[in-house]
Amino acid sequence: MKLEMEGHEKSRAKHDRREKKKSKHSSKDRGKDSEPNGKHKHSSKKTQPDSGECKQESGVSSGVRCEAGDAGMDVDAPADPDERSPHDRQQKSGAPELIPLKTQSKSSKERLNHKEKKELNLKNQSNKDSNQEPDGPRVTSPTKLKKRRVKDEPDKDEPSGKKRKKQSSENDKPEKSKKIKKEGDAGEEEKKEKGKKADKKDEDSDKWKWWEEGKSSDSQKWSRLEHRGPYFAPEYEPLPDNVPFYYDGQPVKLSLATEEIATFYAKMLEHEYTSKEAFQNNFFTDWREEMTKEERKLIKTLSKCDFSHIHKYFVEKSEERKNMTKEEKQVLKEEANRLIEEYGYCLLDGHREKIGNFKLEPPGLFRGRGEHPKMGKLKKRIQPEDVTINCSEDSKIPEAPAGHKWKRVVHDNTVTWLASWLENIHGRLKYIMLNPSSKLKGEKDWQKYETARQLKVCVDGIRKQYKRDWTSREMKSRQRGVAIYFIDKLALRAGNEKDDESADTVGCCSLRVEHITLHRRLDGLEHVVEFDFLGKDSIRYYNKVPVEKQVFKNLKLFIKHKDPEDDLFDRITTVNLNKTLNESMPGLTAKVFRTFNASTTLQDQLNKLTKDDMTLEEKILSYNRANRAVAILCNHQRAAPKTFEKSMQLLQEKIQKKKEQIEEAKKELKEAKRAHKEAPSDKSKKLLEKKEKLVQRLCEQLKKLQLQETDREENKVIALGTSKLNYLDPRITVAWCKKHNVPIEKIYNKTQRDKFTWAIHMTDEHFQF
DNA sequence: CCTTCCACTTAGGAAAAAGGGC
DNA sequence: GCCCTTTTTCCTAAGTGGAAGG
Repeated sequence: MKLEMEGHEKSRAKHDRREKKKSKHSSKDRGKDSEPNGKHKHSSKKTQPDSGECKQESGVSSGVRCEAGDAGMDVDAPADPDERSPHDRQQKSGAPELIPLKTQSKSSKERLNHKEKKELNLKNQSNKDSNQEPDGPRVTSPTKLKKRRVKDEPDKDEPSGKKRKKQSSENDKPEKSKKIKKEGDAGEEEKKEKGKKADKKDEDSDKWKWWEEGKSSDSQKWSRLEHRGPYFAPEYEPLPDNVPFYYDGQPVKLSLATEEIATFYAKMLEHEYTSKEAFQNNFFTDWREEMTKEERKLIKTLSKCDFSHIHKYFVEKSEERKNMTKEEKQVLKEEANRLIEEYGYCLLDGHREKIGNFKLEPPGLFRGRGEHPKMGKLKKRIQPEDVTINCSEDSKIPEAPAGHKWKRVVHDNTVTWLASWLENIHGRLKYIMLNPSSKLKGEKDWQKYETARQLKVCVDGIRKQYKRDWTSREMKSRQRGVAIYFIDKLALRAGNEKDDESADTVGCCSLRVEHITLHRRLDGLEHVVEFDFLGKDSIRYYNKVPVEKQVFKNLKLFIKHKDPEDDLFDRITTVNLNKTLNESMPGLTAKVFRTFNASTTLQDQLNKLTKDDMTLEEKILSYNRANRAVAILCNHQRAAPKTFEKSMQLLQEKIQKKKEQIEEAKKELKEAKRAHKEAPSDKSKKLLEKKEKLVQRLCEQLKKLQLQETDREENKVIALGTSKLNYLDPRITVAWCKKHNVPIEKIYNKTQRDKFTWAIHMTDEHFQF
């Protein structure tokens, strides 16, 4: 059949590329394997039978795992290839037309000049977002208009009067939020803050409420940018003479550079990965490269190197640091604060904005995650001569450290970074950028959620489309249809192609045949696909999913005549997958599904789990459970805390004790009741009431503890932070908090509140994702 | 088209700080 | 106040996806 042949040919092609890689497939275990709860060793097919067990160990059982996009999915939707027609594209014409967010090029000729920018801001001044009719941070830039395709209706971009009105009223309305902010937040924390940073005035009036201004241009990120440049890592402090390095039993005095690298290794001695062959080899090779000729001549084998004294020295040093007096610690802290004051902020368009990572990464040994082929390589010290500075021409240009020069100083306002350098491990650029609380990051974040909300509007059509593709005559379309289905249903990542120089991890498009097992029937379910692969950060994804019959059939077809190392989706790449998605909805890419499904899941779960008569603690548990459902969907895992069992046991003991107390109190209560009945008096009545209250209080305490226990148990290997920070539209949370009278501080900590200030300010309880 | 480069978001673990029981 | 646990912050690796280059 044509269909199969096509697929197979291409599969070969991709396979050839892969051949080079093959050799390393033999062992891909996670670093933590040796721990009792470590994730299981993953490799090609052979090891798969035992993976079921490990799944349970890792705590993410398929039973718990959520699937997004399940609602309304009809199994085995009839799909006639001939019925595919252009109208598929148009079916979502009911949805609002979108600005082609991502079609814009940001080449220099398209940059806006200042004048244009000003006009833009004026024009958009009142074009704020609204909860009911949200369109997020929109762009109405002249460049956009030029670029817009014919099918876009110009009118849609204009700020509509309707919207404007609604917004202003909404921004006035949430009195409650203002109150909470004043009483809770401003009351305690900001006072503390003010104490520390004496020169900082009223935080509230000081803060830049950029979300109340019109959205600025996409291509031009700033008009003016000034900063102090990066902060360089402190210079190397040589070891004292009484800390020797031994080679082959003989003390050897190393040159400064060689010694520094030796200390990197010595500091890591306790870590399991220094025992890995790749780590040792990479380290030793790179180390020798930095040695003097004499040293290189002498030091030929790592196993003859004795770093133990150096190691001990650093252990002692850190011990010393721990035992410092309060005063000493205070001095250090003030020093750090001064540093932040000086280097930690920049001036962006007249506003002081926090920088995310103003400290340059110090030199050290690279440790990738998972089985990284480059683990142990030397990460070199960054010199000013490596650093490119980006700031505005009219700003005070940061000075390079004495005796040094910057690599370059540029004035590129189409990018958001303040400084960049080439990192030597992969030869890729790294950047100094702003903190998530900044306008630049916040606006982008807001826009991300708006794109996801647009997907909500047209997701039905897209789902219909990919189901139709399952029966397409073209292999490519079928593969794409199934791939998008996985991305939608399972929240898989796109899966760009990777080079051999990194750990072997995959996403949807890079899945290989060996990563799935098809079960015609499994545990009473039909058409089950068993996934087992390492995803980003070498986190294992293990899941058994029943799928539609047609998907199952297709998968069978895709793996036919392929080797385990061949790509499952050999006819597609993330590039053409995203291209297709973009045609369905401007701005749509694979990752939008993760955001969309995560946020949708949160909202649904919150609606389902929250009851009005719940106590505050119960509500918080509900929130955490909703959050957890998302984390499970997105496979956000963490290593079980080292002290998990112990702390769990402690908690259980506490609960037991509480129960005993309750028994005791109940006995006393009974006694009091009897006493009161026999000889009623004011005194006996009071005692009775007192005992009643005691029992009640204890019961409440018990419940609280039990809630805590549940929460902790369920959270053993689940990381909630990642989804909270990156996938869940903060407005859902803010609205929920307002609706159910939960102080936002109970859900978001300081950092999170800073990042989501925009959402906290603009959202009322009626917000719907 | 494919490859490479670039800019930016997303990620888990380690270190530091805060909280809470004694 | 001290010590241990828990939470927060810091750190930087590892993804995504657009655009340039060949």
